[in-house]
Amino acid sequence: MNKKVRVRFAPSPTGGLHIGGMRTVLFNYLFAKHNNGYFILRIEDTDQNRFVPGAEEYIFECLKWCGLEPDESVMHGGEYAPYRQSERKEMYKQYAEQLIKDGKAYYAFDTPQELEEKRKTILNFQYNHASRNEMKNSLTMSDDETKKLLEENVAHVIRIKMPYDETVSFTDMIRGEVHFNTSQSDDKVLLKADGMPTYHLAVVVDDYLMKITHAFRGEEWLPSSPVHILLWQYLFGLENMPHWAHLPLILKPDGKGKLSKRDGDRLGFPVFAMNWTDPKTGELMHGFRERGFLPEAFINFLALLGWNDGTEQEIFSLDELIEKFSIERVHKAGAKFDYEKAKWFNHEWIKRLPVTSFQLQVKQLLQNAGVEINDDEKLKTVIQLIKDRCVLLTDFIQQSSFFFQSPKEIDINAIKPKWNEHKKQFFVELIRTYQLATTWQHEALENSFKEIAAASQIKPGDVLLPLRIMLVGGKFGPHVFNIAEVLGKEETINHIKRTLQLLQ
RNA sequence: GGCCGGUUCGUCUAUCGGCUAGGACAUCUCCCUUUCACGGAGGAAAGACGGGUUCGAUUCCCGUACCGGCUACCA
Repeated sequence: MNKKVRVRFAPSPTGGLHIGGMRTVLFNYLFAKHNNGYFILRIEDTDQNRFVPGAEEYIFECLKWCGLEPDESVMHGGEYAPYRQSERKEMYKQYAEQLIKDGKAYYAFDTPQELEEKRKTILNFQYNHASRNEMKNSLTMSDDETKKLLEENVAHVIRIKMPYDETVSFTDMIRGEVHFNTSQSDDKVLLKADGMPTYHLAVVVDDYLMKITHAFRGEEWLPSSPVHILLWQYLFGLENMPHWAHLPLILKPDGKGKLSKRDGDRLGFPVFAMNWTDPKTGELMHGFRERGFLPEAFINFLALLGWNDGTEQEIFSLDELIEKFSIERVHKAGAKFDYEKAKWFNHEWIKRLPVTSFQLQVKQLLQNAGVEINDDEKLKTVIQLIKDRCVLLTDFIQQSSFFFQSPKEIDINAIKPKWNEHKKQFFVELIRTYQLATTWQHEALENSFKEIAAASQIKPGDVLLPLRIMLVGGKFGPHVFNIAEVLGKEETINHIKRTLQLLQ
């Protein structure tokens, strides 16, 4: 029983990866690494109508950004290749035919149009134990008839023959014992007319061939699990079946239902890991990365959405998550996604991560915003100074631009109403003093500021805000004298002079 | 409709029968701060409902209600 743990994440490349999918990746990854096992990424591209160019590359980039690299995949290789189901097409057929031989499946020749007709005329029509005797399939036709149609290459599918009134049970690692009556499920298509397997056949065959030991997927798969269990029983034996765990869904923050791609735009937060542009519609879906999230924070809040380690700890690094994760502690109930809490995680990570770990991203952000950075040491000092007040990486733009270029706009109206000659004289005196300064360091700057204020009988508070506006352009930023220190003597004095002129 | 799953503060959650029901986000008050944050102190805020079982149920069982998922030659 010392089988190496092998788990897989099996997305279909039909679009961007949203947080539900990313959390499934995360839980797979954490479980694999916690157990010293392997994490496999398999591309489930069995629906050729839904193929979206670029989606596959996008998936890999998301995983890379989060640091959740697969051990085996289309990109990483591995001994169970190919890892793309479209390239495994021929493998599935033999298993479908095996099932027919064993009487567990049958050929069905009903056309999509005929089925559609049925569904239109009969409410809740199901292709199942009750109706299959009236349909066009190898169960209702003679062997010769079937053989003839097959030889004539008449379009057909292979369907599983669900047993009548039997109970299928299995133990879900999260939910415990689950039971289903086989009559409830319809006769699912296993092999489509184009020769491609459906999900149902493909998962079972590939999980077997790839020696998957634990299969995690979203709760929406629970109702079709009896089909998969049966397939395991018929094809490979229940004793070889992976342990299942159906993960709770991530729900919309407002109202009802599982979180969908559209909810982001509607509610003003990202639902994708990274920006995703639909190649057909050209529509852009926003991602957490571009919104200014750190991968550490992204992973952290994803992990806590439905899982906790039983203590009150909330901030976990990837390594800690790997160490502490257990699938049994995953919740049964779905969780509403809370963007405010997600931002809090990001803030926490910005505060505790060393500046160097995200300095490059901030630099890029600033440069994209048109702020030229040519002094990395200064940037480091600035980030250190302002990181406590930045929730998202993008907040660094507003909070730090003025350190590198003169503010484009000075909120002069915040000074004007209370401006007078007396205050002006104060600043003239301040300039004179600062010009004579031999050292340039915030305590000294603050001291002389206060001394001048006292000498000119002015309350420091009355001139502190004007000074701030002069240096940063608005009512924000860290302590004024810290700013002045970083800005340097020349810049600080220039800023004061310039604003004094504006106030004339 | 049928089947399956779920149900603790507004939100994420702790509790493996003893609860004055704990924490976090958000919110409110105060302190710190002559900007905004950070930080600190405190407040308000929950066991869907009804039956059992038990000395004792948030915890176990049953029913009801509500929420969600599935019900395609999509995954």
